[in-house]
Amino acid sequence: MSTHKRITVQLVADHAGVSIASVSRVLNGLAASDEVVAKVNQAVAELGYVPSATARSLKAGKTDQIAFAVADVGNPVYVAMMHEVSQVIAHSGYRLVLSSTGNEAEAQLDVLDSLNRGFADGLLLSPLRVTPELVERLQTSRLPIVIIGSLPEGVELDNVRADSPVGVGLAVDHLVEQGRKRIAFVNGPVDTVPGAARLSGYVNAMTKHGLPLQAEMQVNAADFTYKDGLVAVNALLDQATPDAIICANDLLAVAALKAMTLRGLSVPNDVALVGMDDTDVAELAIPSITSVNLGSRTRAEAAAEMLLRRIDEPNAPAESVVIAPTLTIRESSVMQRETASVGDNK
Amino acid sequence: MSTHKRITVQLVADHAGVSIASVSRVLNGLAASDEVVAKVNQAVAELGYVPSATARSLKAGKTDQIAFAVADVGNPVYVAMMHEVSQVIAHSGYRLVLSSTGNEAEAQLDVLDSLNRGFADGLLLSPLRVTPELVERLQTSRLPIVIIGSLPEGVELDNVRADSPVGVGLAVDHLVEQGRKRIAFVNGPVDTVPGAARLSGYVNAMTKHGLPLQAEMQVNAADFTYKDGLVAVNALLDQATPDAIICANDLLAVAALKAMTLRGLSVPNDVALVGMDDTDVAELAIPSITSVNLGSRTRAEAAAEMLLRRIDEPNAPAESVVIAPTLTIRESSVMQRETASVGDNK
DNA sequence: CTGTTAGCGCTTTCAA
DNA sequence: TTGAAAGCGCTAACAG
Repeated sequence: MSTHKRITVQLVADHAGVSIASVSRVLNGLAASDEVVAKVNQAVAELGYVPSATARSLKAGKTDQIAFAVADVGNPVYVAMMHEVSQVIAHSGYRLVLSSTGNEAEAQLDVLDSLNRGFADGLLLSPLRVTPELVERLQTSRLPIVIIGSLPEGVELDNVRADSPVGVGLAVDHLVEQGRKRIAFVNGPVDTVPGAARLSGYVNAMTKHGLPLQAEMQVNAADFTYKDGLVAVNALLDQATPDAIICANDLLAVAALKAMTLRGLSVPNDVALVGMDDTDVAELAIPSITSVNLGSRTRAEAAAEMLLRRIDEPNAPAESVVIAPTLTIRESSVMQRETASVGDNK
Repeated sequence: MSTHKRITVQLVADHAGVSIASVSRVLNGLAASDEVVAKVNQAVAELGYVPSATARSLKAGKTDQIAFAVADVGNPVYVAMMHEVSQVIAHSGYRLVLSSTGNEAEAQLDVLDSLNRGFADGLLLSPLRVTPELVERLQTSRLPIVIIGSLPEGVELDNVRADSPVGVGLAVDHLVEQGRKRIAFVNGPVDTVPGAARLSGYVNAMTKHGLPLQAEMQVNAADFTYKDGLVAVNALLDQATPDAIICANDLLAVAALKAMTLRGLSVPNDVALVGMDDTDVAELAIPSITSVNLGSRTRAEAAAEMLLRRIDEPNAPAESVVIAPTLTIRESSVMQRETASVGDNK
């Protein structure tokens, strides 16, 4: 009917009339006489034997699992990364385990602890907030780890990161080129790694173009989410009249689009809009949103491969890879030629 | 520097000058003299000891992991479910392991195999295609399993499902009420469980209202994704002129919105649009999309709790819960009163 | 209160 | 080729 007793090699051996060693050999495709192979296979089938992964792991000292810890499974950029990672991982014979850490620094530590207990053979971590404690724990961890994202100067840990300041610069350059001058910036929390980096990119780029940095042209959403984005953008529009808005990620950009549309502001005619991460949502928004491509997919893939390498070679020196950003120009930032409407692409 | 030798209870015991049993007791908060507790704790700290989860699992016969297998991590409905599940699971002391099965039937079996080897103590599965083989394997599985979604008649497995035919009916009723008559249906693959159910709902509802069922008013996307949705919707619009479109999920609805906008069709004025699943993307689209709420969040939560119960009581009879759908009405299906544009909500 | 010991289920020498 | 036996690191009787 339902749950039976657990079936072990011992049971199979008894049933087949051979030793457990023979069962193990057959199971692992090692040398054995045809007769034994047949007997064991039959016993396995009859009993419905399934080897225990736990026992095997204990013996082997490895779990064949790789963990991917992200702050927010709801963020499309992580979803995209997940896809890439799972490709790479699957082809390597590991299973991928996803852990959602939330944006609490503490939760990240818990995940790390948990993994250090041996649930996985390696960890891909994309931390939102890098506290000194986290760095400390990361460095003393016995587990191979690759960080997706930036790390403080001098920290020796494998990592692959995007150059988001340059990315923001790309966005500013493009907007300036489009004749925009009053470029506002909607950021996420500035005490996060990406928040801080993107802010500095904005400041640098504005300065480079000789544009003024005004406090009322900058707002920070409480989190990198659509909901918090709405609040932030509305605050911005209440206090300023930008002719362009750069958002620190695509979710915030979609929120900006929504907020502006509700206010009767036209994008891109009244306000040009640029997001970051270049995820699906930028493509499917109406109008589609120009977005800074920070190479998330490339980064995820590179990180997964790096981790695999690290697992094979635990003592190699730490690597660090930087992926160059590009800009994907879409409708939201380029003034339309005509008031036309009907697209007629055969 | 880097990877050291694994530290075990034995090492800690030696270092502390006590027996391994005492170490184990201290670690698990069992009775021990203050002196021993102190010595052990110090040794643990000094050596940086971390207990091995694998060994503990082998001994305990459980892993404290629960697996959630979904077809496509990129689908917002699964993301929403994930959130709910992870809440419930986290509070119960289990870790959540996400497995992406892809839409291949075979991959689902692999996941099942893998899990049966003991990687998890329970499984939440939301299968897209329910093959006889899958049902067979599900039933003979030694692992507690709860299915999110419908199952063939007579299959005795815990499951919590939505009544999507009724859900589609809600959408049709609403559109008819709005004066729409030429209601088209954009489905996903009909050989999937949701695809089949939603189609039958459409057929029933149209018949009930005495509306004709026309072949050119029905298309099936190759998959429940945005990209495949674009293709399907364009095919539909090339061959028919509906005044309303129901899409089998929100991703398809967003694609429909995009395709129509590109053709200069106004939503909802020219064509009313209704999606299904009531996910975030329905809310953030412009215009926001009316969507059938199939209670995904509720289902996920109920399923997680059911699984927890099942793990505690493996031999209780199979349960089956049905969540009633509701309709979340938004802009995409209700004709605007005025041609107005500027929203002026204080 | 503490230590000794027997496994959990598996792989893998080591002999036969 | 095959079998006996020794653990992987941990917990839980069972004595002391």
